[in-house]
Amino acid sequence: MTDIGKKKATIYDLSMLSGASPSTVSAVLNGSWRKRRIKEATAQLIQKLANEHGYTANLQARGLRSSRSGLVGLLLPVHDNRYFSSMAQSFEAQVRSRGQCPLVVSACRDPEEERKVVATLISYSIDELFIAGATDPDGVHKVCEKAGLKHVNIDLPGTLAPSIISDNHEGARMLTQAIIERAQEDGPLSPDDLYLFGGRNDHASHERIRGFRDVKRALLGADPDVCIQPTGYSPAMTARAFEAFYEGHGKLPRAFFVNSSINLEGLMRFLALHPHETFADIIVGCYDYDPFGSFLPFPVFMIRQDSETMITKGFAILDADRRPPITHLVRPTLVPPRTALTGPLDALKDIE
Amino acid sequence: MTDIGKKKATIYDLSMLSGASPSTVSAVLNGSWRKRRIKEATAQLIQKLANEHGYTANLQARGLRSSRSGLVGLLLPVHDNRYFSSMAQSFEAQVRSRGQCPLVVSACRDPEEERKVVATLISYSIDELFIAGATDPDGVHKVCEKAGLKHVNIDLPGTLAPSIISDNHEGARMLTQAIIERAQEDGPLSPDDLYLFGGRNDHASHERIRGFRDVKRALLGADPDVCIQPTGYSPAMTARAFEAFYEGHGKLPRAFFVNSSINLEGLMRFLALHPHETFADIIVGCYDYDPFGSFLPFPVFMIRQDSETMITKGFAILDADRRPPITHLVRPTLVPPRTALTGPLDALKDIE
DNA sequence: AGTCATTGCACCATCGATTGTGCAAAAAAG
DNA sequence: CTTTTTTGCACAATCGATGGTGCAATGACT
Repeated sequence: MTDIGKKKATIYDLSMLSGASPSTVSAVLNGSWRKRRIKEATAQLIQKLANEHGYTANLQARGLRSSRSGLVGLLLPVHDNRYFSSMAQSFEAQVRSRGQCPLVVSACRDPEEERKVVATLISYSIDELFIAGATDPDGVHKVCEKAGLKHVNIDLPGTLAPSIISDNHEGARMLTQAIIERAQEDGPLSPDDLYLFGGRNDHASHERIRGFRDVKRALLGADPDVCIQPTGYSPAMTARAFEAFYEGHGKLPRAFFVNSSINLEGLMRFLALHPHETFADIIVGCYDYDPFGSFLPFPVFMIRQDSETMITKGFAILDADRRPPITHLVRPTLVPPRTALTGPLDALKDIE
Repeated sequence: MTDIGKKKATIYDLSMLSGASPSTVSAVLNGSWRKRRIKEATAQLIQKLANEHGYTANLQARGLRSSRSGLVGLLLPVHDNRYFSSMAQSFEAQVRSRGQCPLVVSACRDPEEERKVVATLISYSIDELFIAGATDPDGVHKVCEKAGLKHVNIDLPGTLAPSIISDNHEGARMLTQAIIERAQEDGPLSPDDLYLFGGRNDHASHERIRGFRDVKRALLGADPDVCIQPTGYSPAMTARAFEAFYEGHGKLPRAFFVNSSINLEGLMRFLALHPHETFADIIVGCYDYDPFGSFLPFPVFMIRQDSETMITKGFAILDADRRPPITHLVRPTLVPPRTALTGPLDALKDIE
């Protein structure tokens, strides 16, 4: 309030004003003053001046000197998806509560872009990095390692760094079972009636497909390959797969498992082009939770991945002394159709 | 590749290796070497060495010296919402294409938190700031001004800095008209059949409510106050408002306008507690677009705000010499029910 | 050969904070 | 009234990059 629009106050300014040396000012303001045996009165004077002049430390200078920035990075495939944005939200809260500053960036599942983005983060001397859903976690790992940057993988595992991922196999089993049981309420379900769409050649997809096939075989007795349609992650490709099926069969499968909410958007694109009757009786499972997706005009079972716990575990691992490249599983939960879970949004400040 | 896990190379290391002075190395690596009349051969030698040793500039040091960081901030209320996460996605792309680094943070619509978060960003010497959906834009403005930080408001306007917002009045008119016309297909609509839920005491809500009332009065002849329910922004409060209406009337209004997709989540919470018949025939308008929200089991008209254009305009304003505190309107678009728009997700690298 | 312009680069202060070290003054001990 | 200990702080180097300034070497020109 005291200075109007001036340059920001530095420890040198406060040094002049207080008559103390810059190093004393620094010690007072960064809390190390007791250790440095600064008189209480001196400290208070300096703190008062700092408040009056709205002093805030220049974190670039601090970071340069101490080679720590207080920045913690989170690398996402995209922001624009409830799973990842909810992860960003949890991440932010936890980073803040540790007194650090979150830096959330996305790299569009492009391995080259992933490495470039991480290199940029490294240039800012970030202290730690969470790598979520990277296409090439090990490639990113190498970049981090060269820079001596602590990091963990979230959601998609790597082989070189510790990974914390959803228990995809178990989650897929729960989801598949739920779909089957629900579909059987409408009459017997043949193996040809149950498909899986989406996913690709990554660990998560493999495990989910494995879980799906296990349960399907156990409950329906067979598991033809044709029912597995790994369309990649894009909504466009997924929509094309639904379209192709529809053209071949004149309808959608009675029940199907969608690999992620991004793939589920592909289903929306299909739906937009077809009348309501086309999908009047389908049963859908989606490996991801989205509050609106849960209320679509057909039953949608969803899997809510526990990104909050993943982040928490991630920090625990980063804080540990040794960080062996082990994969930790976090159990997701099955969300029945028409369920509105509370989430980070409820942290919104509002007249409650 | 050459150094394994060592400390990062600096211009001093390259200076030793090349025999040139640190300032020459610096000039070569930051591109100012022609201006400094460095011999082409010298430059190439240094660049070769830099590549071999995987040199990347320490951006904290550069930022400290040049008092610019290359960071551009975006302050959001929350990540976990398609409107804001899509804004984050556009923002990121545009910041990257300008060769800067995006820094997206959220502040939970808490004015105190907003200022604190911005103060942190300022400590990192960010170059520019986009303030999106701030509860107290002018409070944030003051913090920015003291630090000499260029900034614009997005989505919610302030009086002290330039603002770029959705044309809320026009958007609300379009949306209201669409709801009414659709509802009238099912028979005559009385003014008591059309409600508005959500929003609060902010500029956007005012304008939307004004647009709603204008059109309602024009088309339905009346516009009773009781039909306006500004429940705040939280899903919980919005759900409570639906619940209250339902208790009083045994049903939901035939048609209603929901102020935002966050409020629409409140509707989901209500729906989860009630049988399907409760809302078999409702017509909903939501001032925000969400791809799954568009396919709910009743007609949902949505307004897609053009955050891409808002960000573009924001940069144009920041780049301008003068920045008068003017409010710029960006026209949103009406999205009919059952529409799957393409979006940032389509930038995902995938087998297309 | 002498003057002048140009080329090519090195030197050094600087950005703001951190931190190891040293030293005077005050307090305690003898 | 010394000697020792403790208190309280100042000094200066450092982190890595930037950019103004100065100066030697080379070439051009008279």
